[in-house]
Amino acid sequence: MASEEFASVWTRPKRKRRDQPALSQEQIVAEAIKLLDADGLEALSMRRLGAALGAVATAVYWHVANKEELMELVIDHVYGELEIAEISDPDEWQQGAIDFAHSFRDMILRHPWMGSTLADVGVTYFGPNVLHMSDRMLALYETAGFDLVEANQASTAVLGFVVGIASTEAATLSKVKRSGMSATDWMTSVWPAARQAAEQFPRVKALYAAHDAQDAATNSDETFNYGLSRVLDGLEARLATKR
Amino acid sequence: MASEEFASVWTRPKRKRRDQPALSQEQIVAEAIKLLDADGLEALSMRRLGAALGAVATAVYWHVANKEELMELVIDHVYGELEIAEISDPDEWQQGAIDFAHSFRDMILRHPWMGSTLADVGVTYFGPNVLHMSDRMLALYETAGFDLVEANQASTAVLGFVVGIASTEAATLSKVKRSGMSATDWMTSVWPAARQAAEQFPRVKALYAAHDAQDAATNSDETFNYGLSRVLDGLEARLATKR
DNA sequence: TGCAGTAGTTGACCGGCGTTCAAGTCGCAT
DNA sequence: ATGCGACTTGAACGCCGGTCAACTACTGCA
Repeated sequence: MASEEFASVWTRPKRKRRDQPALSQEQIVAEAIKLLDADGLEALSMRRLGAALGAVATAVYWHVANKEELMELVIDHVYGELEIAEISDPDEWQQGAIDFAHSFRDMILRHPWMGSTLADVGVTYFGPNVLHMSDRMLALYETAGFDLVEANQASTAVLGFVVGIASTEAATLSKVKRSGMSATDWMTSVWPAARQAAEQFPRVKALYAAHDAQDAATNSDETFNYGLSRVLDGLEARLATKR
Repeated sequence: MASEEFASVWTRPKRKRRDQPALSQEQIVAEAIKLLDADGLEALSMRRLGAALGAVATAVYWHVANKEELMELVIDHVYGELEIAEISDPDEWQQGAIDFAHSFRDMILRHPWMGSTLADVGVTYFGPNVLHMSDRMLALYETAGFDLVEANQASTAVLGFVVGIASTEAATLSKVKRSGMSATDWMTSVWPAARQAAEQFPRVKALYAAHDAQDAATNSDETFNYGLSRVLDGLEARLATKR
């Protein structure tokens, strides 16, 4: 009775153990992403991850084979944040592609470490979210009017552009974060070195002169949109030849 | 005389020490690239690098502040392999851009570890070779008919595409190399898993069905050229509006 | 009721990493 | 001859990813 109840209070947390173990793969992945977002790629170690989960590093290895597999899970999880419209009207394909491109870029800028990691993904990760996005992308470009094989080439082209640009942006973002400065402070601190290094290269120099430290940070949106427009224009022109 | 000559033979290697010390920055960078090409990114450690140079890890630190600086030097050195034509005829700009894109892609495929590293470069490395290439690229796009600011956007777009695509290709290349198999053997070994994972994604599945393991490896040239053509088409269209 | 089995966790340990630092070695200029 | 400065070394620090044998707390079966 009393002692029984007392005992049950005592044993309850221990009961929990079996029903819901202290660690789970989902929890681990979520915590890893939290660490990565907070402190960047090199800050994620199995020890820190374990500690952040209130456990010890080796406990993580029960749920995840090794760090590489963990990163694969992490990547797939982050892919789950992407949004891509389902369209049926071919005329909407450009807007769909634009939205997806921005969704992807925003995802990378939210998780700058993804920039460095993404280059390692290649065609060899087969997580469900990755494949789901691939499928939806193919659908979008098929609706636009490409046959399957060309839809693959087209979506690869756009995605390549997005990854290339956004990764570069993310690299800068990461450096700023690591410096501990504000974005503009960092920019102003780097600016003199940049201008001095560019001294012997007339066009780079002129380009720097055209901007100042202030708006150099601001242009990145414009540059991304400019490139994206050109790529989509090129694809649209190609579509025109098929109608 | 005889003894003097003898002595000079003996002392010469010691003399050398001052004239040309055992290690030099150039030598270190060259050896680092050799190691990276041979065994990939994670195989480059300061200890191994030292050993490969017939010295001890810490000796390297006299010539190079730390590993990050070493990588910066390495990247700039590799940039030196790039070729970009100097053109004067605006009509030649597309061929110039195509050649440079291929030069860049080939460079990444020669040094697959560059794919992973490049995302970290961003706008914040100011090595002479990097800046030189930027300058030449700007020149190319200016000759094509873009003003400086738009030339920057245009070249960034193309380079973003190239980096994004080639890094992904390089990632696969690295994995193949690490597996120790031949490219086709590796492909055939991964293929079943790929097809099974794609089972629930009709378009990805159909895409896999359209190719077989064999030519999946071969398409990458085509895919690169397809995307590049679209990007350049988009830029050409943009140029047309300015004439 | 008790006992075997097992999912989950731990701590000790391995070899290797980047980096620091005091201690050397060696040739040159004074 | 000596000391200085350009290099190189070896020992050490704290961290890393990963393995493994033990332990814990629970379940299912006899």
